[in-house]
Amino acid sequence: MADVAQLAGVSSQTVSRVSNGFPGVTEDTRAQVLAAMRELGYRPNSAARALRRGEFRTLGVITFSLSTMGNIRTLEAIATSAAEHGYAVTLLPVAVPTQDEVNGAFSRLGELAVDAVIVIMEIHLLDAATVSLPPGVQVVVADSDAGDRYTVVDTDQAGGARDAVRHLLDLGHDTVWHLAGPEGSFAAQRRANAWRTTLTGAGRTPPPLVRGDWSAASGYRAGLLLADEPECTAVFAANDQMALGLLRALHERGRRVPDDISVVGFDDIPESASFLPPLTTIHQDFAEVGRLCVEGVLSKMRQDGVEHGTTTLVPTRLVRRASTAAPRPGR
Amino acid sequence: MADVAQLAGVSSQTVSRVSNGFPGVTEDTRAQVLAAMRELGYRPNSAARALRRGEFRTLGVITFSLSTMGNIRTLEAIATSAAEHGYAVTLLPVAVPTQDEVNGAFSRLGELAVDAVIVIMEIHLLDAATVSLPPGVQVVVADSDAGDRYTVVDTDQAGGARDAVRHLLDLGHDTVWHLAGPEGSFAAQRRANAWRTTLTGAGRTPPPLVRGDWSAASGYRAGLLLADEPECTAVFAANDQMALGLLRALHERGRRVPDDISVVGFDDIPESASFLPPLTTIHQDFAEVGRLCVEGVLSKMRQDGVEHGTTTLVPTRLVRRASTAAPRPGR
DNA sequence: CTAGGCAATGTTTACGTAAACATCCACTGG
DNA sequence: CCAGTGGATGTTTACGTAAACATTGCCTAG
Repeated sequence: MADVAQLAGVSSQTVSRVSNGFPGVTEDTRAQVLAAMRELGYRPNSAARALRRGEFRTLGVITFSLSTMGNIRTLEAIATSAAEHGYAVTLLPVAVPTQDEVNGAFSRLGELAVDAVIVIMEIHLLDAATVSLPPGVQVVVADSDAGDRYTVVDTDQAGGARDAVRHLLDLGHDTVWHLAGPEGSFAAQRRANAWRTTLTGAGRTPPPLVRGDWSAASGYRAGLLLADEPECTAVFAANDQMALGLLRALHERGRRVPDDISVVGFDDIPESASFLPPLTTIHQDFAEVGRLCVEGVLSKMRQDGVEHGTTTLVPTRLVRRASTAAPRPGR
Repeated sequence: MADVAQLAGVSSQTVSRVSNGFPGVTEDTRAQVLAAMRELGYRPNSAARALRRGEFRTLGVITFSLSTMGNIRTLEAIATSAAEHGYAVTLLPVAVPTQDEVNGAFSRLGELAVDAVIVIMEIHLLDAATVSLPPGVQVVVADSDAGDRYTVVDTDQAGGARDAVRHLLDLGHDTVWHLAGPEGSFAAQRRANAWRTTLTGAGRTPPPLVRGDWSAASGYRAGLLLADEPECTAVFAANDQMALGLLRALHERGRRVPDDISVVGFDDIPESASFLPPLTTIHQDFAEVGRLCVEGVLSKMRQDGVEHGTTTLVPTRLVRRASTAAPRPGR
């Protein structure tokens, strides 16, 4: 910076003003400084800048692996949205979702150059962890059910599940079976709860719940069971991958979709439009979730307010494809 | 830090030594300092540290959206591997893969707190861009064909494609059709080239090449064409998504897989084991690619050497599933 | 014509850390 | 008993930036 100042014949402070786009610099001076910057290939040193300003213009994102498409899309939206606000995004992968690992990530975070944190993770892993965060670092949680301890942004899981079940009931099915996600997952839990209450709310009896682990393989195993249930004409799978495995099992067992059984998924992954048959599913707006995470955390930073427990739900949308139809009147 | 020093009754330099695990501090003193740190909730300021040390312990990753599973898995491996080396990872999303956008990302990078850069991107977008990088910032490129200008780590695309084609020939197919990725992609290009040379090398005539855009929808369209080719008994799709669309089209047209037509994919995405039928495909080791990217860039930083053009290929593995079989003798 | 005001620019300083150098002290060997 | 040695700790300084304050000089109103 001193070199630039000397070359341009001004003080370093003027260089700083130009570099930060501050007013109070003549057009001529500004041009001269810019020319000197270019000539010397000057780049502001972000470490010094951060030290002086007391902020890094960086958000940390903690996520338990990038295994699910939803987390990835959310992450991408976070990165894009952060960039629009002039913030960079630093990734903190957590290899295994154990309390120890999460604690480790948080303590690494403490030494990291980060102004705020977005956590994409089930909340129960978080509870004991936040204590080790430096004071003043705000946290927003996605993909979780945080109650009043954190600010949360998430897809409206319950609303989506309700729409899925209603869609099948509207088509004329007596009841809807549910292929749920793993017990430990709040998303799975909320989808299952909404499935149950929607059914009972409509005066139907919920069939026994079938459980998978989000993977297509588990959906396949579940499908082999469901294929043998003669009463089953409609299934709501808690995600598209399990729906994929389900479709394969039903096909192998000679149960036609949607003629014999209708299937609805959740997520609307890009591939689901090409399943056999194309999958009716609940579309999640991950981009919006990511955007709201960033805006939420930035606004928390600005206000410095400590309002806890705001929860923002992002609505879903039912995408109708060929995997659902009215039950055959014959049966 | 000064507070900690005072509380522990030592100088700030001793605190620094403890904080960095340097030798030359008595066990007693160290314990006292650590106690003071805990009591005051001291965290080293990473901005000041970076300023003083001249390094950020951070790697930048530039990638054109996280749209493909491969990029995502590579990114994840990079983040994990970087963490093991004590480095953080900062994400630089590029919204649209235009020269302007890439240039923008690189110039933002210039002001970013980053010691080195890993680029997950087709190389041709890179050519004009690197000039704006600060000197001394090393670059490693993944998912690309960079010749001698950059250090490259990538999957052995050609080897994988060769294995796919040979597998089909070994099963007894006369020739193999190819559903290629978009023209702009080097990965697609290399897979297509290897397909062609493997066929001609085995004395077969390559059928006309069919082109998709990586998406399942494009695979579906291509499948509708291929279903009408009576000569076609084996298809090598350049990725699993297109193979998925292909399977749907063939199924709709009544061509059975693998009885009438064998299909091989590329990538081995998690879902491919649950396709109808489960897909034979080429498994890519993205984790290894990511790991090698990190190691490569770190070793380049250490040596400060300017050896250009090292290319490391990560081998693939053929995963045999139900979508391939010998051609029916009848026909 | 001059005081006052304001815009443009310069000077000083502090941010938190760690390298380089300085100091202190206990112990060893002659 | 003393010089020498080396380990433990303290002191000084610089990293690059930007806020706060200081200075300059020009313009305008009275």
